[in-house]
Amino acid sequence: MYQPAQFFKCLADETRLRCLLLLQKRGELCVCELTQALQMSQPKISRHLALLRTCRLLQDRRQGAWVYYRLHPDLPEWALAVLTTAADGLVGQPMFAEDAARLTGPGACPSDWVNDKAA
Amino acid sequence: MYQPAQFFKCLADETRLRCLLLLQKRGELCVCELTQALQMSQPKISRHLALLRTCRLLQDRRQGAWVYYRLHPDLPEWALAVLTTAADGLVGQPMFAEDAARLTGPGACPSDWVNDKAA
DNA sequence: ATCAAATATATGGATATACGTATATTAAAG
DNA sequence: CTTTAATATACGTATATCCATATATTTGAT
Repeated sequence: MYQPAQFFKCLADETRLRCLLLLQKRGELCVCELTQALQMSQPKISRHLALLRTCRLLQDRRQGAWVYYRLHPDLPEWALAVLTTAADGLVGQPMFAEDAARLTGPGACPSDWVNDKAA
Repeated sequence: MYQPAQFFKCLADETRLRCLLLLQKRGELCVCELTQALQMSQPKISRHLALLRTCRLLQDRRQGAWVYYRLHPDLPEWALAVLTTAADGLVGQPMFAEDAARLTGPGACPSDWVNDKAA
């Protein structure tokens, strides 16, 4: 996404913003982890992630049945800077803190199961 | 404006974004200066400024017939940080550089006239 | 009181967004 | 090849957004 206003339009929806901030902090998450963290329906999450992928804010990677999303490695520098600033500035706000908490909580999907097996 | 997504919605329109970035860099501008810098109709600029005022991103100050806008002094820290990061990161892009250039160019409204008189 | 400049608002219509529900796709397992 | 889990898309609808044009409003000057 090369038009700045278009970039901000991607952040202008609460669902997408929460996904992006989680991904900025956590690096990579699959759809079901985001669904659990935000407590929203799978189609809703998926639709917004698809939008972010189309706009080149996110990159996806399929691994078996799971699809992992991360910030797109080719994000323009200014866009990454804005995302980082936003994530740092908003990390204390209850809504985002709670999203992050639900991620580390029990049963938050495949990446946890791997840890369970390893433990 | 306290909802982060709502804040980004304010930046998600090219007209508003260009106004905000100019104001971040220049501190205070009147409507006719912005109209000239962005080369857009007065009602269009005014409508977007009103929106930004309603959302508490901007504060206005009337001085005679002119109304000056600036970033709202009570902006949350994270919001100001995002605006600053965006302005710094985008200042090199042609669109914003050209807006700034038209501002310092000839005949850009009252604040220039004051300078003319002083010179 | 009238005029002109600066700014604001109203109106109507075109377009875009977001959502819930239902359904399709893909991949691993049996 | 059927089943199940994870993810994606389609569809219809409600709502929001943006714009251009026309018209108000406010202010300072004559």
